[in-house]
Amino acid sequence: MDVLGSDGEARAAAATVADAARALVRLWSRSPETVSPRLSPSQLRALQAVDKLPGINLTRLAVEMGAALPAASRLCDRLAAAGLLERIRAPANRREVMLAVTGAGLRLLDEVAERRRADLLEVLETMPVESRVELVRGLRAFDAAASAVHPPGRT
Amino acid sequence: MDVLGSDGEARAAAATVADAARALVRLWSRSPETVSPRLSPSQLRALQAVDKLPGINLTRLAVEMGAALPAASRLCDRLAAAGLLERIRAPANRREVMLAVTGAGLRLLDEVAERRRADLLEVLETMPVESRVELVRGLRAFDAAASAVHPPGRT
DNA sequence: TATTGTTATACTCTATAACTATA
DNA sequence: TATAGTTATAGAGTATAACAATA
Repeated sequence: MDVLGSDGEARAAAATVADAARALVRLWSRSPETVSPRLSPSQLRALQAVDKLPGINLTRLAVEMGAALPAASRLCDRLAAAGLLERIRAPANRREVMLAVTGAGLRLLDEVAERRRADLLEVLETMPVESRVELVRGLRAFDAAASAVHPPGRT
Repeated sequence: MDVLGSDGEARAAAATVADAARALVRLWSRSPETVSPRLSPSQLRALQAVDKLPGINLTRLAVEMGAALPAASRLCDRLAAAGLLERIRAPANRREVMLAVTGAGLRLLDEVAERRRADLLEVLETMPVESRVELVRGLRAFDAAASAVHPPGRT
């Protein structure tokens, strides 16, 4: 029983979302590919993590990214070589490295965000207003619910 | 003028979606990480492409994936070694290879889909019904609009 | 000669293990 | 000795170029 009760409705929604979210996920993932210099998904995630947590050290960055420390170190090597990130020796503790996004890095992050908005707009502006409003409200509610189910900082 | 007209509304929606879609994209991307054997995103995309287009050859698969031919060949090496994919010499043209998902490959794809639905359900069932309905309708409309803007088969 | 794949080489991302420097 | 990073090594994903096989 309850195949079509309130639980059934949620299950049906999960199946539909699993199918219909494809286009949104694909568009989202491809937006960064068009900005220059082109960063790998990992490089972009690292840059965004440092932007979100300025002064973060390498160990913490690795945890944030769910990656091993050497991987984070190499990523930062390349981001620094590209002039997007700075490694600063922490004055208080000379073992540590403080990471910071450079001006060029910030500009690149802005470009990615702008590209993403533009790619979304291209699709959204062809939708009926009501659908657009439903999408916005639905995504906001999903975002809030996801934050409650998977508290951030856990990763 | 038109800063808050119909164009402005669409722009605001794009900015909101760019922000609020994050949780959905993250959940979507992480679902495959929990199935066994764990496939890389590329391996999974290749397997899904072959599943969608049975009998596809390597050149076509590479085009579908937006990848170079040798990359597709190596991916298939590993998927075949894992028993998820079969390379079949095409009888009509002995240069070509016909690709097919094995039973184990199909089971793995089913597991990924099921995992995704379960991960979505975990969040969706904590949402108010109205929000869930809005999300479903909004995503369906976005999917339809995206198909019109970026016709499939184009990549 | 044109098409279909594979192999060779090189670079990035990732992991584990070994190492250096600092505390 | 414990902690923060780096370097060493190895496997996978990607690209271009060189090669082999078939048409």
